Amino acid sequence: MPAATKRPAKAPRRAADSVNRVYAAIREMAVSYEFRPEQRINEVELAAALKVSRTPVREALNRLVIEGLITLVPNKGFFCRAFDADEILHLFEVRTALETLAVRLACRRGNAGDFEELAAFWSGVTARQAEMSAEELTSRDEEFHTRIARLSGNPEILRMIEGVNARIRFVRRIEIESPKRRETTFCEHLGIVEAMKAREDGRAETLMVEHIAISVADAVEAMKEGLARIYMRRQSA
Amino acid sequence: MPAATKRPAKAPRRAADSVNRVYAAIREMAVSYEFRPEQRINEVELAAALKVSRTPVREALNRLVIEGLITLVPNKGFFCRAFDADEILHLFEVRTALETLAVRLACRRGNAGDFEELAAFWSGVTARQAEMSAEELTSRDEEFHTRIARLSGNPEILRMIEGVNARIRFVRRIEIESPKRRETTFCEHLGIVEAMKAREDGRAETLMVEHIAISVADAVEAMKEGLARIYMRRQSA
DNA sequence: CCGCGACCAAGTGTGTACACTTGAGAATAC
DNA sequence: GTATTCTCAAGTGTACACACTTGGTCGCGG
Repeated sequence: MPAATKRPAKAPRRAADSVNRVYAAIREMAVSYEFRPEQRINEVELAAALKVSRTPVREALNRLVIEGLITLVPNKGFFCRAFDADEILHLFEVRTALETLAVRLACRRGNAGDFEELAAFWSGVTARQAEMSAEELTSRDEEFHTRIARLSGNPEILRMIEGVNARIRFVRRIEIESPKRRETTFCEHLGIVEAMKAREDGRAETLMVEHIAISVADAVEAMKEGLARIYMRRQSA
Repeated sequence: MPAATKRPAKAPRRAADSVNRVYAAIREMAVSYEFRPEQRINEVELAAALKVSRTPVREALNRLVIEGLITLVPNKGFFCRAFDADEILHLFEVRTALETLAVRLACRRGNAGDFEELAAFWSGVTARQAEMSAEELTSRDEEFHTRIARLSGNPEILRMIEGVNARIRFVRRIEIESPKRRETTFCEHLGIVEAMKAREDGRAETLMVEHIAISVADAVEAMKEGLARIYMRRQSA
């Protein structure tokens, strides 16, 4: 029976699982700095925009506070995280450690098929690179790394890497616009996969460290550009 | 003027910052498995026990979901995390990576005074060890590690280590009851501090890895004991 | 004895009401 | 002109109301 047993016509007044939808929506906004840094987030407006009441909005915002994407000042409200260069550099440090661990474990625990699949995935991305937006490429790049994290067999690593990625995505998204950076990314990923296939975990680690280090080097420039974009883009409604 | 301008006698009906209090309280319960694994958490009861309404309770629980201390099943409610041996082992893996990074950075960035202070702190703990409960010793042990994390100069590392520690505290608390384990902990911490003082970051890292590896070795036994305690302790009201 | 459906209690998910806080601007005193 | 206080609107923090979901129990029919 396809539901509709008691109230055939009447749409359910209680939306199913609003919090998760709202959480995902606000998270996306916070990740991409659709709120300006330090800007107060108006719960009423946000709730109206998402067509729910303040309750699920506040629950979602509370989650984001723990993730570090939003801050909460008692009696003042929720605020967009600051745009903090140090914080981003600190996150890159953490990311290096986590990705290093991930690739090492993946080397040891993955099977040959997993590595083939990873290689195939990245070849596919490389092949279609011309037609990909920076947006999409960022997403694929991130996926490459999360796939490795998944091969590590340790869900906690995956979870943490995803958390870090969300917070630095804005910067990486800008980085990857540079054609030079794009090129090196393709190469470096390929190298990492090769090392994994050969089960040379030490080499894979080293390559990963270098891969991220190069990224950090560009990050400062990307941050400048990022600030400009946040503050210079037209404020939509 | 000491407040009380408008409503002199009337106590404020709106408690200040309930969410944080409630969050801290529930977090403590979750960390120490005062809820049995997989047990449904009754919001109404919990709210009554904490003398607040369901609203701040739910906001706090939503935070804990993100921290991995609580799970949420839509339309069923919040549940205590499962007691999952794999998860704990995975957290130890992550912990190793984070603590290794922390100690390396601390070695490089801390100044001599910081290391002296750390050493003094740990000597103090060692001196008072006879009079310390396992509870308190766990807390000091954790503090030793978070102090190093703080010396790393990277607040994100600190944050993550604290998150991991909260989730494995229950097991480490049991581990540390063993007199043998206590002894080795004192020694190993001392060794780490010495390496830090000498600015030998490589050695400090190695010692840290070993320190945690030894801990993991005991963790499985501690988990068995932990399960027994959770399920055999008298359920208070 | 066993399925099957209606009913019911417990409890979650969300909307809403309202007290309180905060910050800004006006009015007043100096 | 400047500092201080008053007032008020905007908006948060929490309690509460109520519809809906879920899981169990009872009764009925096979």
